[in-house]
Amino acid sequence: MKIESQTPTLTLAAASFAALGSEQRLSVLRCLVRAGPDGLSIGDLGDRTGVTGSTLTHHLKILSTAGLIQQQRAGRSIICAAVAYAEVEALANFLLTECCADADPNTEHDHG
Amino acid sequence: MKIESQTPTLTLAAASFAALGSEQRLSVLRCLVRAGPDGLSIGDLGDRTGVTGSTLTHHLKILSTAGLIQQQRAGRSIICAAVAYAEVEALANFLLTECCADADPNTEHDHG
DNA sequence: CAGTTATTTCGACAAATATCGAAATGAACT
DNA sequence: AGTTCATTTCGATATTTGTCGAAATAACTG
Repeated sequence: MKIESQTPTLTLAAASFAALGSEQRLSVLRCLVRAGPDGLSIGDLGDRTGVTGSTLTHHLKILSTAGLIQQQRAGRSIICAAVAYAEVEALANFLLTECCADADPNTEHDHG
Repeated sequence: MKIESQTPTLTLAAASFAALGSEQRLSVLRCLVRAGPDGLSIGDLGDRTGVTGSTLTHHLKILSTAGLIQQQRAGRSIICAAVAYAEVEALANFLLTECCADADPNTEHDHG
């Protein structure tokens, strides 16, 4: 049984952090960050990381959902590019700022 | 079967991000960040988050291992305090800097 | 339309993680 | 030493995640 989430923000942040919390995904992301704005195709990514296609799809979806990468079709390939810079700064800010807001953790009555 | 990790840094970073990648842990961390340097006992944390003792111990261990919190005994309680500020900045830097280093992803011969 | 290449979906399964309650441990107080 | 309070360990179980290969889909090429 899943417990209801307290705040949407917290849920999103957790998902983003979780997306980064895998060595394979981090490795993929590194390739993309290094590749710069031109990005890499999924096939290339597979070659560099040694990860199978289907597994790669899986990880890429997670990174994409977290807003850490973007994908777009180019011919029969799909090109992935990192957008992690802004994202990670936002996540850091989340912890540093949002967490420090002077709200009372007890009074968490879903003020959405 | 576990694949050998490429770089120790990547492994550590992934573990740290993974530690943040849980709504419950993020919630706990938020309490601690808000509580400031004085921190909170594990019991208090349980009251505020509604998480059972044993589960809390589990999460706290993960946060602690990741260097996001510190624990120390005070009487019969254990006081936890966040040290996330520096940690998160370091993690952000990791992605922004380390990942952008001009190394060739294929030539992963453990440089440092 | 048939063929080729790139990616995704679909099961299936292994491994890791989350969760709980009960019992065990550790620390303080009497 | 015995009692009480705070935390941890243990064992059990449910859920999630990671992984793969094979088949399905999508996009170009002729």
